[in-house]
Amino acid sequence: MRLRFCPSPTGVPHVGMVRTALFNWAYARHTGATFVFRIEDTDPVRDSEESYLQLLEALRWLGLDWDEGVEVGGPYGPYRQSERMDIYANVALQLLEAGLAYESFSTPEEIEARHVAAGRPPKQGYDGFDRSLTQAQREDYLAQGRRPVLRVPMPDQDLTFTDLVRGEVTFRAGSVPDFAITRANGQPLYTLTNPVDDAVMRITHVLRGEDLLSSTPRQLVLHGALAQLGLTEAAPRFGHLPYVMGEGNKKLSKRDPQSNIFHQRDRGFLPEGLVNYLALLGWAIAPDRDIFSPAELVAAFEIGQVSPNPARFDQKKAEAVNAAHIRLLPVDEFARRLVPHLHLHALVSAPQWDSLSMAEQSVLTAAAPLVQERMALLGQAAAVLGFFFVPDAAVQAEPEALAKLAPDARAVLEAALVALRAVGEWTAGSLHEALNIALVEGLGLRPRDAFAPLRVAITGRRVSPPLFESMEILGRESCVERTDRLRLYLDTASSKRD
RNA sequence: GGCCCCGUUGUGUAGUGGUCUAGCACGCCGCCCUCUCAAGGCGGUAGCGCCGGUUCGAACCCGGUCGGGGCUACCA
Repeated sequence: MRLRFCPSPTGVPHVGMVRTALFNWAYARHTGATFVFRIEDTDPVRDSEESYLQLLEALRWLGLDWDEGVEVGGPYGPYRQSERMDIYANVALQLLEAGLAYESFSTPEEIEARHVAAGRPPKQGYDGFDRSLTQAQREDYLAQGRRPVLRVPMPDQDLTFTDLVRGEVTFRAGSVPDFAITRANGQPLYTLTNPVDDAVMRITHVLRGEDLLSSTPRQLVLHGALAQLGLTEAAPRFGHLPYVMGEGNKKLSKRDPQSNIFHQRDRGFLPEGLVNYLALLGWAIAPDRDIFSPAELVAAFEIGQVSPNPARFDQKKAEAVNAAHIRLLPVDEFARRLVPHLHLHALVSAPQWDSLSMAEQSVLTAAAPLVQERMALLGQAAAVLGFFFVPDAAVQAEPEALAKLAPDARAVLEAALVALRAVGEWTAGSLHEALNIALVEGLGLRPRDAFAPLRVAITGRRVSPPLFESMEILGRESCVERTDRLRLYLDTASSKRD
């Protein structure tokens, strides 16, 4: 078996495209098939090198490796269609000479005019007019300076094939017009290059988006023609994957930031988290389980199990799946993955764990377990852990946190300061105990009220990692300083009010 | 218009004639746990588009209907 993923390098990689790559990859790895990565860059107007590079980056980030194709080579290269133009030109010529394709001179206007003249609706597609041109007519057109496109004639019979995900699909005879395989300037079109490469690269199974379902009868016909030329033995089997939908009932738009794979990565998706979620769009590993690793996906993936109906991309569910994967990470690995996101906000000195200072490494090592089960996205690192890495003087209490402080907060901080200076062993346990005695018992406060001002002082927020553990990591000096600063701030704020 | 695809709670799915008074997950709501928030535990909310047929029996089979989507390029 040989599978392939063959995107066009246009725009930024999006989730629909990645889902297609993923299912091809999973199917190939599950069956032991060869997975080919080919680039269909036959449209110079839309294709870009930048987009090509992004495609590579996206697949590599997700861990979707390929056996043959761009970058890695293989026996059927080159794997960029822009480098295979002579192949297509040659096949086009063979098709023409064998009578399996014909020259078509009709302009869209002429086709439409003929439909109207015959009393048909104008937008019917090509009418087959040039199929039966005489030699004289052809020479006449050529003499006028017209250059033909090549078309492949569709047989006048129903076309049936068994779709890997949808079962038997039949297209009615006459419903698909003869289709162009080259431009008038001789350049090949997707309709030619895609089947030719699938044939010549010996692709046996094609998994692609549902939007290509209706082009399948044309490709079947072309594969038949290629077989007559001896270029292939049989058409591949096709499976059409359901759409990934966005809001409403529309395909997830490429312009929607949600669909941008790098946007999701930068928000803090783990590749395995995103892979897991995307696999859930149209497939299920088991009735009662939906968190799994890429390896488990590969072990279980069956194309026949894929659902034919469109799935909506649900950001909340995606993040919940990602959160589950974050929790599954060994804690030191979790800490490492946090680094780039912290660095992005200038909270640590380097984007890589290994380049961090000893102090940074030890704080992160201690803090990571505190937040691992509180994060759904790595991108939350700055907000959740920022206070560990910021100088005491730079801790800014959020306005909202300040506003919700009880009137006696100043007194609470005062009492806390005394306790913090006096506490013997600077550990979470002793801190909890000492502050409990000082604030809960001493001031008669409920625990939640007692610790809120302190939390704001230390972290700047009302919501934070566990307080006492965080204080242990920060150390006495920092905690005293931060507590004192908030106390002072409240002093001046209240004296201003007076 | 023509052709094609799709139709189970808000979302994704399980379900292939009886074990379905429809399972799981996310979401949402509540409770427990608790220094906050999570995580975890417990409970709740909500669904087979509709109409016929086949059958002792239908979410599952058939027909129709309605709804949604795609294609209909000298784009891919």
